[in-house]
Amino acid sequence: MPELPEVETVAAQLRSRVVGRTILACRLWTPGMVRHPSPDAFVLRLAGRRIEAVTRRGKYLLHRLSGCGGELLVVHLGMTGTWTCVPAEAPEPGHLHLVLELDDGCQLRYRDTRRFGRLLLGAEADLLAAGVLPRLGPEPLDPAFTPEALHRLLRGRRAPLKALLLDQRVVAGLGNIYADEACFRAGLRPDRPGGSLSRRSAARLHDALREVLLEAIANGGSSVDDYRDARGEPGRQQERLLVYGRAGRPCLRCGRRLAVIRLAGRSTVFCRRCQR
DNA sequence: TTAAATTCCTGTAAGC
DNA sequence: TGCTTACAGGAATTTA
Repeated sequence: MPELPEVETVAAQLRSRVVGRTILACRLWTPGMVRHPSPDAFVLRLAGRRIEAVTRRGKYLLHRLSGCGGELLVVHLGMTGTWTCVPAEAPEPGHLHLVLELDDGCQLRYRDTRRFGRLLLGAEADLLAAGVLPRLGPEPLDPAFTPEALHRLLRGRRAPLKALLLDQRVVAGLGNIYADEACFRAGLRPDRPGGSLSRRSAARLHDALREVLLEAIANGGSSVDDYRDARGEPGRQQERLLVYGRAGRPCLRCGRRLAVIRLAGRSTVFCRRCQR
């Protein structure tokens, strides 16, 4: 599923392919995917706009559009969403919800089997005010995200560490894969209270988070479900995951069977020996 | 205020 | 073989 590294990969690829392109037409098959504004307004307002920039915030893809004071087309991929740029003549896959026709003969296509994704259009302030774009926590790769900052975010919290890492208001961009991977690399049990981390442990977690995210970006993200990048290609980081998806198999560090528990409604894999 | 549970959705895999 | 059921999970919503 797309988390920060996967969304970063898509944003970087789209930047070189769609910035400067104008949207000629817009076809929307599934109105329910559009959370703001109304589906009709969404379709009408996209046609004729030029894409000025493509960026990422947390797991959100942001496309800054010409006119109307820098409105954003916002795409969240949910679990199974893909946002690809392909030639218009490429065969159309199933579960296609939105197609934007560009002025160079290519199409931006939103496909999503489980429909957990969402599409938004509007000025950032309006999306925040409407409550359709949440107020996100810090970017874990931002220089301002220091070990001390992470320690402050966790201090006093009694929820399990993993639950806090998954909370986008605490830190933006983490999902089930990289939360588990970071806890393992930091040697920290995901079910211990977030507030129980010492300054030193928080620093280990901070370094593990940055390390695993940067490594995943370098490898084009993880394709464990049906994640594909903007070209339709899978990532390579899934081959390097140490705990996610490996429940019951031996720990790659000590050989003990990896445990699986449920935290914050998600299956959580960790090593009872290596993580304390 | 915080934490936990519930809901949405459909392909896949396990079980009978 | 074919059917039913459980499961996967991001985030909004509801409940405690």
